[in-house]
Amino acid sequence: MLDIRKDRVTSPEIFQGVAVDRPLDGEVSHRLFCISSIRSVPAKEVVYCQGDASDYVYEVIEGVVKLYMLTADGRLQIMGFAFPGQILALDTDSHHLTTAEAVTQAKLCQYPRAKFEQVIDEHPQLARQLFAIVAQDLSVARSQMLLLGRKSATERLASFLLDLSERNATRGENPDLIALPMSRGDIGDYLGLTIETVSRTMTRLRQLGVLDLNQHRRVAIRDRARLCEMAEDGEFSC
Amino acid sequence: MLDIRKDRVTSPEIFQGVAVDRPLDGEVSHRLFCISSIRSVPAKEVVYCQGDASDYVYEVIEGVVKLYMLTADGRLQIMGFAFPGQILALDTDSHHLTTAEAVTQAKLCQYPRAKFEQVIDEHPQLARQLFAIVAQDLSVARSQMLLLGRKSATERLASFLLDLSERNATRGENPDLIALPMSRGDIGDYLGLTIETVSRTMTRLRQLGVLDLNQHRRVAIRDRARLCEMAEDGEFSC
DNA sequence: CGGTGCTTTGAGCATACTCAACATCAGTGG
DNA sequence: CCACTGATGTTGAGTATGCTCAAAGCACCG
Repeated sequence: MLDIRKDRVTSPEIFQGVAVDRPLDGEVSHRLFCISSIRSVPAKEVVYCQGDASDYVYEVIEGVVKLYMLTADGRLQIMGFAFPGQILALDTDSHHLTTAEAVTQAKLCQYPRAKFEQVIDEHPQLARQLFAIVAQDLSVARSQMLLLGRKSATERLASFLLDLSERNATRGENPDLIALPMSRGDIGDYLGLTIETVSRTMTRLRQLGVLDLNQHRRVAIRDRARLCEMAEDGEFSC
Repeated sequence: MLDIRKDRVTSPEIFQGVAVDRPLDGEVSHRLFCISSIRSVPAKEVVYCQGDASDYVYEVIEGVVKLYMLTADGRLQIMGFAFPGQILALDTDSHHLTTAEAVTQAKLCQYPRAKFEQVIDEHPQLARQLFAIVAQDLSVARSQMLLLGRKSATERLASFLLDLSERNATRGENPDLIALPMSRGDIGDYLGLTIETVSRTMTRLRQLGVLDLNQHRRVAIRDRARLCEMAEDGEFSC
């Protein structure tokens, strides 16, 4: 456990996730390190649950975590997939609104909420960064609302794949060969579709020559221009 | 214009909107007042547009404003309706992600972004409040994602009406008599439905004795228990 | 190998959409 | 005050997209 945390000291990535444009200064980083601990979670285990007291803030170090909400009768909607660098449970509410569940084996860094808030109070710069992170999350959520409310199955899947492709590009990986850590069921629960519709739509995109689906849980983009057209999320101007 | 702004000084509501639990201290409030100006907007006029430079932060003083995004081919999804007290355009991004358009005649208070950010820098307390506001907006957006991805037309409409009812209750108004400042079309664009489906579903709820629809743009709840069942947003616990 | 879980494919169906007509309301000017 | 007009809302018929239920194909893992 301690060894793992020592590893982290050498990694400058902590709290510099996707949404943060400026790195934290050493002092804040050190304070956060001091209150942190590591939690390893096997695939399919719940990190925290909708309705639980919100005792910790988390950061994903390794693996993929899905955030979802359930209706009373058990229907499920995934709000997003959190990749390494992303912060979870930043809602200021005392109880979690979503459930967080590991999609793959995952490693998280957890910060006790009370101490975390102390650090915020002592370092206003941190409050601004958190503000920026949550504002970014809000933008993503709203784009997803457009997708869920107004896009066809094909458009949803195309948008999703281009999202993952862009994430690959950002991380210096091949943007045309996408790893899918999540199941077809997860993709459906994220896109507001059933597993069958996801599967059928993937097949159709393969038949159209837009995708290659030869490898397990991997998708290759063969015709990016076509996929972009299908996603229909071109910018609009008044 | 100045008269209007003087009115505001007597109103303690500025920057104490729904999402903020603690009021600002007088110093911050005064600084914000000094950089603010009032903007009156007739119904159906755009306040700012998706893609525009994000030059101001706004607060709704009077009326109702809708926030929406458009696809390239013109389909529209409303992200939310902003009532008095709500803050708009808090995204840190340099360009607006959504369009804001007045649903009714509206009055807004606008803060130039550059000066607004100066005030944030000088008053860390404000950064925390903004963080809380955006975190609350994120919770609302995620609940709406569940609605858009997984609920039936009836469930969507029931949830929407109960939302408005609760807003009424919070403001000390009759929770069983709901004013609808927005058109059926707006409701459809918010719930990811067509105008016809909204109208039909309303009619069905009237036929079932759940609603009264006698008055123009007003809905009376006759059977709240039934409406709550239909909304299906009972809390879940693991 | 034989299981278990994941994925694909098929057939039939339901919900919500499209297109179209009509009703109602608010505002305007005679 | 009433008739006109354009916008908003309701209702109907037919359709399409995506869902449900069911079965078969694969891949991973003991």
